[in-house]
Amino acid sequence: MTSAEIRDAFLRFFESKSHFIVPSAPMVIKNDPTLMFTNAGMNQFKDIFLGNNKAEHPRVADSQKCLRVSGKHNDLEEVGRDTYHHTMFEMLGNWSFGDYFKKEAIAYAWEFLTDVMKLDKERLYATVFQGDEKDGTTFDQEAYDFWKAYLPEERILKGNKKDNFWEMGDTGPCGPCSEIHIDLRDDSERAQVPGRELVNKDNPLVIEIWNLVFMQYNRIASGELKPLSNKHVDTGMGFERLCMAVQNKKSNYDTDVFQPIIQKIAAKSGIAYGAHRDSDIALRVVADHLRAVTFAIADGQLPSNTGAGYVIRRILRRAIRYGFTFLDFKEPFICTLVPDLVAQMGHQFPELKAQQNLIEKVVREEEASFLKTLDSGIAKFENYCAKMQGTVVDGDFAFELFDTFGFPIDLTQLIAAEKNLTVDMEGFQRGLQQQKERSRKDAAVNTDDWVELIAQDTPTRFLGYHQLECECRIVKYRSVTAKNKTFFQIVLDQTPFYAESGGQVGDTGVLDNGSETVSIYNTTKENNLTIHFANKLPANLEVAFIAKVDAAKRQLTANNHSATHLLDHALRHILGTHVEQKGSLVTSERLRFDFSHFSKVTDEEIIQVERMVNSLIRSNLPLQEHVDVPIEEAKAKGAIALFGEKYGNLVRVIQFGDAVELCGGTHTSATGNIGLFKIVSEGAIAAGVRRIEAVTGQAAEDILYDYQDQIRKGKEMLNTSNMLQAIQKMSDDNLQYRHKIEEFEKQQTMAFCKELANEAETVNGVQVLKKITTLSPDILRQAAYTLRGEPGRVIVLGSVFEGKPNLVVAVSDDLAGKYNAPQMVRAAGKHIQGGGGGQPTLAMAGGKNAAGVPDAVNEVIGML
RNA sequence: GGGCCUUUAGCUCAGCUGGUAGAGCGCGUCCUUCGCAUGGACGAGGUCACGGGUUCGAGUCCCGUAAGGUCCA
Repeated sequence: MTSAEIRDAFLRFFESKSHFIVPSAPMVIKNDPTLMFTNAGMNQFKDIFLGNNKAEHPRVADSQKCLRVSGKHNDLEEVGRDTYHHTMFEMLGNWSFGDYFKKEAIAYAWEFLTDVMKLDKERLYATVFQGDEKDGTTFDQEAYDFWKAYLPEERILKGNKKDNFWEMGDTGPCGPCSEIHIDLRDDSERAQVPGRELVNKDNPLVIEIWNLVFMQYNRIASGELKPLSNKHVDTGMGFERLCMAVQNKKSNYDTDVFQPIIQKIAAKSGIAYGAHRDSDIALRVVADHLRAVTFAIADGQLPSNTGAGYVIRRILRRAIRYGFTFLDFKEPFICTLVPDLVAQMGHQFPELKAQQNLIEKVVREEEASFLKTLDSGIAKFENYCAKMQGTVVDGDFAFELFDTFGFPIDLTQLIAAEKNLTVDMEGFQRGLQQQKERSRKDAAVNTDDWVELIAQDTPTRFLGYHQLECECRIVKYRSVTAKNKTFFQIVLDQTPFYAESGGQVGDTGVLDNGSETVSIYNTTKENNLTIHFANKLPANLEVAFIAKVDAAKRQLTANNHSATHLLDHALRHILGTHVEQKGSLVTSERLRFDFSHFSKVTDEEIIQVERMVNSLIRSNLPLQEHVDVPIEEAKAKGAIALFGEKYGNLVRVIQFGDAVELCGGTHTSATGNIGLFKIVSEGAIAAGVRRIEAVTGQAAEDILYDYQDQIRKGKEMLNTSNMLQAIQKMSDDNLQYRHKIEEFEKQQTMAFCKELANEAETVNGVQVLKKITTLSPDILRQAAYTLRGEPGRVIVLGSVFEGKPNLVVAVSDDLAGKYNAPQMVRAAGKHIQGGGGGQPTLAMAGGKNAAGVPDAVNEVIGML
């Protein structure tokens, strides 16, 4: 079976068991502070497990794209070194939400693996949870008994909390799990060591392929387990591993999921897969990371230097580094592999095809910039090596190279080894540890458990599309402490407050219970909960409140959101339909719109866009809001949807004339409310991505008045009607004058030198040139510098320039050993109440007492 | 969000503890050549990111801002 057939068979099997097949959710997660990427199939159902949301279907199955790069599940540095870890992978899963439980879950899994996939029953093992005293959990006898129907007892193993108790985080739903392992070793090896001794022992051929999780507890912040009212099944089967088992390979990387890509890379590098250990690792790393990065960018996550974007950048850079070191790619190459991956997986994941251009461009730019970083890092390292002593590279230096210049530590080690040097890794780790502690300390957030006032298992009802205040009650609240500040998060049964989403900022306003008013300073969404932020809690929590949104601010925000839609529409019209939204920020003050486009938007194009948007505004198009539209119907209407955004089956469509978008935000009733639209900046934020910032209404008018004012004042200052010409002339003149002054000063200096040379006197066998003038310090210095070219000379110059005293002492080279200019100038400096210094042969001083200049000059002469 | 680094000629960068702003490439003119490549000479080109401060004097030291880089969360 090919991998595509295997995936298809899985979905068809569960469809036949009354499961509803859902598409993969985006790999990049929004609205969940605890998670950056989808790291398990269950993520998109988290709200159901948490009880924030009800399940639409009691039985569901899917293939979910996942990314595991950090946290407890994976370490990026391990991927590629072995033959079975991945960053991005597909997770096949089936779910029961309060429907079937352990018995059916085990039966389905067994039937699929043995009947449909025809895997050898003799090679399968199951594990069940043995219980944990500390948690007060017991041996999972139920699961054990169900397994006995299919497997002999010697192939049912007991597992501890680490392997057989699944938790998605420090808190939240969890439960015992039962894993299915398969022994893929040769018969001879199996005869020597029984498979049961190798289960969960990191043997690359005795592996877990399916984890059946039985959610029955909720872990709260105190660590205590509470039973869930609804029991759920959550299963996950690594698609790539299943392919390995079915296709009878020794590694995931040998299946048809990876081999086409690996062969392509091998061909490009000229190094065959299997040739060397290091190059094999590199081939696996590149193949794996290519997938992760491509899917992430398709889902809208561009490489950047913070958060999720930084993770993507790190993955990509790791691939570049392995290619650079072990496959000898010194030029961008990963971008050239994108078309191959798209050809292979594009029909399964259409988002890849749609975003191919952007992905290639972004990856190429990232590669080029990192190769540059490597270059400069290597130069820095060479420089260090040239100066260093001994054979150990200082840990602090290695850390600086890594921390400040992004130079990978293992590359430092590698290059050091080539020079027979070692790196002080302890020192490096120390630096890293310190940095981690600093960051952790800063990011420490202490979140208390929710205090529940009303039991409610549906999401907060949002009324804010059509009303700005409503009566409500507090469902639950909790306190959060970060950076020594405590604030409160409040969940209401219903609310007019719009929670930050889709780029639109959260509403602000107040909660009022008649006797007291609490100000709400932000509203966000977390796992489908609408959370209101307040600095204090009302004294009386269990009464009815009036929730009131700041209406003026909301209106301005709505205007800007609608303007954003018009901008998007205009950009697609004027620049082309390749324009895709890559990010957006809508506040009451301005709007920001990021979109894919491959070159600078010219000034002319900006004006065209502004004109089009303003024309749409003047048309005063009324808001047409369509709710509960089936998504396919909305798309057929031409509504713009975002890649990397998860939509339900029924969507909300916002339409102003021909500008149609899927959108959950709040909008203005007619475009005329927006007023003037003005773009204030355009620029690049990443390869192939541009950012436009704009303002509307009064804010836009203010900008025009400001421009007008500047021009008026400029004309007044220049006393001209043609300001540009006047500025040009002024600038030209300025340059000319500067040159004339320079020329003049040069002449003055020469004349001054000549005069001085004629007035030379001899003191103690030394030719002394002294003079008190009103020349600038620069001319004095220039003259002294010129005059000290003749041997046997000491030059002492004083001046009062612009009211300030100056002193210059210079000594010709042959007298340098005898007289020290800075010493003399400092000694003389006391007469002018100043200090000075310089080089041994030429020193300067300045001061405050102009009357002391003659004394100062005499002081120097007295020292000869 | 927290550290660290960078910002100097069109480009790539140097500038040590404050004391005359530099190199290479590129550009212009001239010489060398039948012509080109090359070589040589001369030259143009700088608000040292921005704003404060310390100092007689700041590219250099201190504080802040901005942009970019980088690591950590």
